Amino acid sequence: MARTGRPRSFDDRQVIEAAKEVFWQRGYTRTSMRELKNELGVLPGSLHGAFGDKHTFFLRALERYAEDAREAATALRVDGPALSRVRQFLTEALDAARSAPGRGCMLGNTAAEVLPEDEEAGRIIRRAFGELEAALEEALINARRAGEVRADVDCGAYARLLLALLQGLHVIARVERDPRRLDDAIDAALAAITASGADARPL
Amino acid sequence: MARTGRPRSFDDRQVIEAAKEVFWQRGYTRTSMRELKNELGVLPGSLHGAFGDKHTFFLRALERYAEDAREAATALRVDGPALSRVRQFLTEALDAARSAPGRGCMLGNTAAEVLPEDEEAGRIIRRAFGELEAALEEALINARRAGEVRADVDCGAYARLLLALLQGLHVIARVERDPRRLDDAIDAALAAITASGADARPL
DNA sequence: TCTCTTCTTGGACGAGTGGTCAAGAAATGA
DNA sequence: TCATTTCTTGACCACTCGTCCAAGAAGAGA
Repeated sequence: MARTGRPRSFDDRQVIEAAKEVFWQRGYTRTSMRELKNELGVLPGSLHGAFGDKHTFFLRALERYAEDAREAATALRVDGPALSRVRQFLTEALDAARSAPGRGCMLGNTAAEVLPEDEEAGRIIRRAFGELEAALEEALINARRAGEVRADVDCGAYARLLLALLQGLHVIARVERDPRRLDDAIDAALAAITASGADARPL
Repeated sequence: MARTGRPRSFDDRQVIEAAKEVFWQRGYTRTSMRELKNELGVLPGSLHGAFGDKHTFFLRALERYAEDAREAATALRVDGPALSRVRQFLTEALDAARSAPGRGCMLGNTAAEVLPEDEEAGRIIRRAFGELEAALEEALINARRAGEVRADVDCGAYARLLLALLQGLHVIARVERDPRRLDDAIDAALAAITASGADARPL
């Protein structure tokens, strides 16, 4: 069957990308379809025709965000001093949230807003968190093997700690006026497991 | 002027307490006045007469939650081995959230939901976070003085880390199926600063 | 050019929202 | 007992929400 009929007047990927930004900033419940219409320049009828209802549309945007996070985590896997990769990953993740007021992490925001009712969103978030945790653990293990991290550190538990720390910093960033205090917390987390003798970051 | 007229048919404190539970569980936006009416047994007219509009009512409930958190933090100030007090505080705070599905910390939930738009809520949250951080820092300093914590630990930065960790654990708890993994993260955070030779908790 | 198919447009719908208000009920003080 | 004051009751208002749909527009194929 040949595809025929009037073509889409917009690019699906661009629309999802724009919707991601709006949902990221305002959350699921507080974002109305009318708001999306204005921001995206697509009328509600077309939006429903192309992406289904609000919830499925939101899941697409959330999935897109999760892919971004997954991609950012690949930076943990490159060669080089593993501990500074971890620091850089955490700092950059925080900066992404600080680039606009009140965004935080869309995964954490969504978890706080709609879980545990929304099981589909839960699956996306659980998977993304799991991958981030695994990437962090792998980096920590490499760092320990290289002597950057003390030998007695439980890398699995500490990776979970770092993921939770990142999520918590996103929350605290909403009320914290001095951004440097957040970086200090990251430094403290890494300093606490740095092997004595390894190149510690100057305070 | 003597107070006269028909008396309240409900106790203000009890209503605020019940409203705190509902807002804690469901958040600000997703909780409707009708839901509160059903849950609290107070009709909308009376609710407005007694507490004003939804937003001021919510702030009362949030303030109430902040007082609870403040009270819980006083447990950090009692005498005894400071580090185990910290561990107990973090664990109990997490348990309070795990006692019901999808509650988390009302301060963090609210921060993620309505900040930075809602400045009044922001003030309440900022103050509560500040007090928790200060109480944690004080406990860490005591622990360091007692030799439980390594001398090179920056207690201020690490207190911030622990507060962020707690907030992050609340977020992650919404998707984590094995609760013990969260306790492991707390253990890892404290093990990382425990002075060698001090009584470390068995793994 | 004409038909077929798909997308766009924008108004409309029912449900649910926060908030209001007039009437009735219950207490006080004289 | 009665006037006064305050609280309760539940219907009601204007508004916003997500969603739907009939009519028109725009491309592809014959």
